[in-house]
Amino acid sequence: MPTQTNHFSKDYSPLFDYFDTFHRVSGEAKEALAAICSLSQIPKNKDLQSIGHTCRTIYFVKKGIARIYYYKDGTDITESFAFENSLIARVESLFTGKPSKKGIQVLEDSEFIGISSPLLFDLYDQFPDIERLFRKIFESAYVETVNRIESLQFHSAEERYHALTRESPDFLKRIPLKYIASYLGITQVSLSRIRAQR
Amino acid sequence: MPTQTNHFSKDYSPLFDYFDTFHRVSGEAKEALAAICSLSQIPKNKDLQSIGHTCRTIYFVKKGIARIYYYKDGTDITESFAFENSLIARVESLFTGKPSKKGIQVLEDSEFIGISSPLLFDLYDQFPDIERLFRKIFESAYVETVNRIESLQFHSAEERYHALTRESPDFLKRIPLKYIASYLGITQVSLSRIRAQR
DNA sequence: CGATTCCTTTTACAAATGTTAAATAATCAA
DNA sequence: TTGATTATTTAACATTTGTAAAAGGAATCG
Repeated sequence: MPTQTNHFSKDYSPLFDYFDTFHRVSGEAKEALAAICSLSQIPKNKDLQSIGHTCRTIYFVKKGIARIYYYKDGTDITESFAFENSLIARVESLFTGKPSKKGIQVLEDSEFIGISSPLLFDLYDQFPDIERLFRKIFESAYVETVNRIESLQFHSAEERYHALTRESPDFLKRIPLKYIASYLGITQVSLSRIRAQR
Repeated sequence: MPTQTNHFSKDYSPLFDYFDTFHRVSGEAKEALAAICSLSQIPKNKDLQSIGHTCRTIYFVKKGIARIYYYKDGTDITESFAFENSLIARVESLFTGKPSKKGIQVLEDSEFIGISSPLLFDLYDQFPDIERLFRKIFESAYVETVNRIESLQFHSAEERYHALTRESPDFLKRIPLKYIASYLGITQVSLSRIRAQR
């Protein structure tokens, strides 16, 4: 079994491949980034980050699925999901420094690459290219969020469900329906009805 | 009537005050920013940017109100509003370079400071502080958008209406209800019912 | 001022979604 | 495997929201 002797360990390569799709940074910058990353394995159903704590780590999903969730009047609501090769973070806490009302839970046995956000923000001063990389990453996430508003604001639950089956069939294969229902903004019962099409 | 003899004209000061709340940049950077700004006055009900065109200008509202809107099955939907001292742009076009399905319409006689986005993005290379300034601005807008999802995803129309009257009474004073209804994700009739509380 | 247009409310009815509870189905652990 | 737990569906009924049409108000313009 190979030991991790340097920051260019193969373990981080999916993350750096992901970075490259947004903005290429120097080898020196990559080394600096790798130095603030760490691996973690989380078993199914456990929390990766718990409700009430401030977000200080941005996670890259190497394997598995995670969801951001919170409670509204005692009901569990899923805000979003993250599959392999994407980032997940509670941005409303990450960017404000306030404790988050949301948690991150893992839906399958999963592996993450965690990026320390305070250390990342420090790197911005040293490496403008790293700042640019994450600017682009979050701009892209912002655009996705704006598009999601459109979906929630004026598509019916049925339209949202069918869009999901069409665009992200993986969701239905790997995520329990109870989580998908609240993600779509409806109850489990309502989702069952839509699935039974009538 | 004073002529505009330099880029530090008082006309742009609300914008630069706004910038300062996010990140302070050098005098040189401010000069560079001012050079890519321009003023425009738009009369009530006119479009500031029309549907189908790619977003190449970020607008700061100096005076008045604007809304981003689009048509869904022939129905006019308001995605968002911008009041004085805030920025407005169709980010899904701004950051992707694709034509926008949305337009920006002005709801009162209004004055804007337009910032050319291609020129702005060029300035990022020259002035990392300008890149940082806009990174922070859009991070903050991103957070607002995430919070809005929460509202649309699991608050009832009545809760959303009351949150609006509580947090943004200006909306009700200055914006026709027909626009507020679609912003809340409901019909005008439904909004009337909620207002009549029963 | 009057006429027109646009905005908002109201009414009646239809459709969608929520709530509660119970019945199945699937999963998990001993 | 069995039994227990969890997930999903179904049913019945309540509530919310949508649709279409009409009426009342407010604003605008000649």
